[in-house]
Amino acid sequence: MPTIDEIAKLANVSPATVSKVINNRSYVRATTRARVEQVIAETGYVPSQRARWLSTRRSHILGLLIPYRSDQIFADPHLLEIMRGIESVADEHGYSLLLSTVRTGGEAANPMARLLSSDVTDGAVVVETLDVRPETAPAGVEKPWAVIGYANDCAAPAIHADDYGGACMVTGHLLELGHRRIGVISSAPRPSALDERLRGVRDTLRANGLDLADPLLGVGDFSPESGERAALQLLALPEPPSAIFALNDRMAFGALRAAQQLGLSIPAELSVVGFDDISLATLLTPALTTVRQPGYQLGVAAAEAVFAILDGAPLASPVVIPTRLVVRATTAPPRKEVMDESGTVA
Amino acid sequence: MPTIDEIAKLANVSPATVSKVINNRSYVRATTRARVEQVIAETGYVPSQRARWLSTRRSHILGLLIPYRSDQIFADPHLLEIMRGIESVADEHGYSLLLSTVRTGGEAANPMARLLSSDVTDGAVVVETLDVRPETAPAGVEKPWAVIGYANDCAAPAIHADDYGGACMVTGHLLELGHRRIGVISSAPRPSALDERLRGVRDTLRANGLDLADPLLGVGDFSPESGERAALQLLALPEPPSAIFALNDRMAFGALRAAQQLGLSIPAELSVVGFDDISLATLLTPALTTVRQPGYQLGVAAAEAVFAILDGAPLASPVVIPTRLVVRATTAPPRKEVMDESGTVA
DNA sequence: CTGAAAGCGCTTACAG
DNA sequence: CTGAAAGCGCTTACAG
Repeated sequence: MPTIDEIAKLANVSPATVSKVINNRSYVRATTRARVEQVIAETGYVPSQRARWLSTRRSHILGLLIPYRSDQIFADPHLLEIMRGIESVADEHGYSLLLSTVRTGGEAANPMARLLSSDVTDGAVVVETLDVRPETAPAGVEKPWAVIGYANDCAAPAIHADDYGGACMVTGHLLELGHRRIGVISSAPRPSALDERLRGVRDTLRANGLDLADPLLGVGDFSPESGERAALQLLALPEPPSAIFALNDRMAFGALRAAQQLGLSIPAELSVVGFDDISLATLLTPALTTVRQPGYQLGVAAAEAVFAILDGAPLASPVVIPTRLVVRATTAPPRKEVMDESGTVA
Repeated sequence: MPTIDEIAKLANVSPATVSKVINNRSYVRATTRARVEQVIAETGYVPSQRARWLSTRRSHILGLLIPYRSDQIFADPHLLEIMRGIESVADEHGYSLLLSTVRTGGEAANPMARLLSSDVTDGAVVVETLDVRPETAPAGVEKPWAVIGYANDCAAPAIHADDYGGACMVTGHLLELGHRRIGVISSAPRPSALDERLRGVRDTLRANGLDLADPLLGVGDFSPESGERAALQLLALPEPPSAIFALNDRMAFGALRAAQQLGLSIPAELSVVGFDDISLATLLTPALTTVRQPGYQLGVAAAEAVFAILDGAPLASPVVIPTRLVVRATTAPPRKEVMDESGTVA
């Protein structure tokens, strides 16, 4: 690959002029431009990005910190939706995406700090999790960045879905159907989003004079298998729940399997609700009632926040993306006996 | 962020010495090293990757050309498996992944050429599709790259699954069960992988004295919806097939839905087979019989091929990753009447 | 063990 | 409209 100097020599101009031609900067005489362009075409010259970055300070690369190990990333459709949103905005701006995952070896210590202090990317989006706390970002970050998730004491804008509201809607929906014993499958420890969802459940129950009894709070790890285990435990309770709200869709699928194993028909004998509305939710039979959490929009909003700062016009933070209850085929009123019983309880 | 010169000044040494400390190169007196390291720690200095790349010529970035629009990428679990494999090997080597997608605006002309001639990445993996033909790669590519898919007249190593063998196994399995009218859902136009699968079907049928009649060759576009439509057409035939082989899992899901719509019980009244074995395949009820195409291993092999060239020890090409028939719950012998009928036919 | 100098391949004011 | 010169922030032989 020739360099700009060689092109200059071949075209009988200075490197500065070649640079002007390449970048359409300032005036260049038409004939000169033509000559340079010809040489470029003939040689197949492509300017070195690396050299360019050093002088312009723009790499046109957006960093994305995915604080999961790769086998988790690609298994989580919701995360993929987020990536899709980010990718789409980055693409519009002519940016490429650089994936940073948590390194297995070496200084896994603080991948966020590494991403934010490296000069490879012009900006970054960080997905908040238990392991990656936006609050721990180094002080003098020089590039724009945004957080997908909850970031309280943090200079970067935060974008998250209305987890609290979504959970309130689910709980309200189940109460309205007549459910009084509602099981919940959460995780431990809980990332902020699940905290919010659980808070939504508790507040809504309380507002209706009910409470989330400890045994009704199951624990999983986001995977379908863990949801299945947790659901089996809940359903083995002396007084099993008539409805299970799994705090993500994949665990809800597990709950569905558990019910199938026990021969419980859905939704007649057990209602199940998820959270996320991943595309799989509609493919299953029966189709899952869940909360639509628009991952795509989260990604879009986060990327836009970064570009807004880059353009000197920061947006207001936090951005809360609304969620929406999608009632499909896994929720129904509880069986008669349960209704009667709960009638007395309530 | 300070530069290497400032660090040098503060530590009372030359920039060259700071560089040696940073890179553990050649000998530096212990006390000098300590002094420099202290200054680095105090200032929080992080060397500029951009500058480094320009002198070392290694960016530690691996390019990945995904020739789909972003909404397709993230909807295809098989592609995600591939990415996961690539990511994992890249990670081992301390490399990050740069995603190149087909740009919507601008010079969508030849994203492959752009990726291969840019100096941003040290190497690249290209996913072959109808739109991205490895054969059209520019002549003097200076960086190592590998193709996932079929690449005939091409310098780069190619890695693909044994599509042909997988399809042969499926067809053999269905024939063994007693099926004689087998419908196939393909796409048009067909990428190389589907060509191979279809060839496998045809060869196996022929070896058994049968043929794939034109009306039995349905056409979809990889999506579940298209699979559903194609299956409905096949099943509306005067002599409908007793088994449908969808050339990817997502279309197989569509076929399953079509059967459900028509009230056909699976597998008693219709056998369905897919290809890919995406994780969803086991979650559905009944679980899908399909061909395991190890996307993860494809990604691993492709990334390893790139690093092998980078290390000066190219691997043999093409690499064919074996496929495996996974018989689950969507295949069974055809209904009696059909068997009898076919008995006469065969 | 340490440093001065040249170089990586561009861009950017500044003259002309 | 065009070019000489300096600079982006490192690394790499080469002296010492």
